[in-house]
Amino acid sequence: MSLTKKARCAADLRARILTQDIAPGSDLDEASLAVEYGISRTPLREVLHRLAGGGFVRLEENRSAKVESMDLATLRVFFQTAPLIYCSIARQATENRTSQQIADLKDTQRAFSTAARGGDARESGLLNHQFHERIGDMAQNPYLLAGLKRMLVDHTRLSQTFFAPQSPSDETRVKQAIDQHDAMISAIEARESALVIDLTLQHWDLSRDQLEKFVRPDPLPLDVISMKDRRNAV
Amino acid sequence: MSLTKKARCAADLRARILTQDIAPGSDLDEASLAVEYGISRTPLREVLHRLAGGGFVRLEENRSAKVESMDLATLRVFFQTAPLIYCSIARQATENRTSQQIADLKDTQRAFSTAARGGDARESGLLNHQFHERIGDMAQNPYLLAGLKRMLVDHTRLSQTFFAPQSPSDETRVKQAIDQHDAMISAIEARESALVIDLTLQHWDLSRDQLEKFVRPDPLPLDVISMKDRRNAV
DNA sequence: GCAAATGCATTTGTATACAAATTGTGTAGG
DNA sequence: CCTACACAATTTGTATACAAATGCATTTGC
Repeated sequence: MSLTKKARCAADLRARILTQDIAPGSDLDEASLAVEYGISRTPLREVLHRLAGGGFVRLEENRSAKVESMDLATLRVFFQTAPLIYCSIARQATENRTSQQIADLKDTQRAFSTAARGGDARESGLLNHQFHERIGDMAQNPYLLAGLKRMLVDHTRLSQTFFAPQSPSDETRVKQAIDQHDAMISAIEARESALVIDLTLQHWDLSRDQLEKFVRPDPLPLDVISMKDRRNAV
Repeated sequence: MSLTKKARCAADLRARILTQDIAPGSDLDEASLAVEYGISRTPLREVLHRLAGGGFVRLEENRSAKVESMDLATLRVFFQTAPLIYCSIARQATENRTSQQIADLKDTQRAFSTAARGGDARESGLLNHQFHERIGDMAQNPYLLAGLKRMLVDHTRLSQTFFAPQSPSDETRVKQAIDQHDAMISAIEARESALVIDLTLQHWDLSRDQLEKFVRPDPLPLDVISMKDRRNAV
């Protein structure tokens, strides 16, 4: 059915934006996308409007849709706001989660764990996104959820490097992230709010450290010889 | 131009939803709305998608667009989350506001004050909405702003009775709200974060008390005679 | 030679016609 | 009399054709 085609289009564009396969700030041409997904411009435009509602793209009058950009101001606010949103969501998720939602979360975590251990960076990123989105759904709070979803868009885009380990210490961090997810599931299931918040902050710290390294990487070595000693010393 | 027609359509639907002129949960018929606003269904549908992005309406596949409902669960979460969102926004607005934004806020407050003193309930509600939305814009925080906007949709709809004073004490509360707005402007302009947060909480308390009276009004008198003594004793 | 303006090409916005899906109604069968 | 099925009517979804706006290049005037 064509309904499936539209949904596939929306899901694919979403994934391509989250994985930075389509870069922040890119122009999205309606005509070519419509051809690419085998639908006409009318439903494609509706897809773009929905993506705009979710903070994926920005629409302007008589201008092509642009993938939401990530400038310095965005990053600053992102780091500033993340702990508040994540912890508020985590607390309410713990209070309001249903057993069905716990089961769904475990499914996502299983898939995530497999992808992350297998070094599938793209899939890991998307499944990590889904993991946190599902915790968001548990909170049953549409006001915080709106902010969380926008936050996750940027977070997933920023952490594209996270699940593509470059060094043994990177691999350790990925394993840490997986373990933290497991711990969060247990704590949410046991309804231990304080513990969940603590774990959420730890998880954020891990991610933040990695993000900061991405934003501000180690400087290039001043002389070529020293590279022997410094390589992969991240 | 037809561009104006589409914008007018969006603005009018928005206002009608905020004033409960279109009740929560209502079905929106595309064909009749398109005729009403003199546009075809295609741009009307895009308007609906944009309203969906802002938390005004809910779209389902092959179902008519529905005005976002306000059930008991919504109210519960609303009261739970409002202080957090409002105070977080207020703090950042104080830190990040520009002088242009202060000027705009004062414009809105002037118009609001006039409408509220004049007893224009509909206009007061919409301008009060604009007032708080402008504080939201000042915060320059897209993550919190998304949640704030959804919150304001519900807040404005709930507080429809607030600016239609039924008793002298109601009028006092309206005047209080106006004064609190003025105090908030001064504090934001002076960048006094702590004071702004305090004023924001006071403003919320005032509104919350009124909302609770609306949600749980005084019970009907048990006998007719006693009405003489009880009327307007809100 | 440079600035402004005009015309063309490309892209976005809108209307309309048609296809698909849902809802309501009527009828046949039990 | 109630249920179930089928058909009709209404409503939503999609495609296409056309109108309007934007960007770019060339040209024209100073």
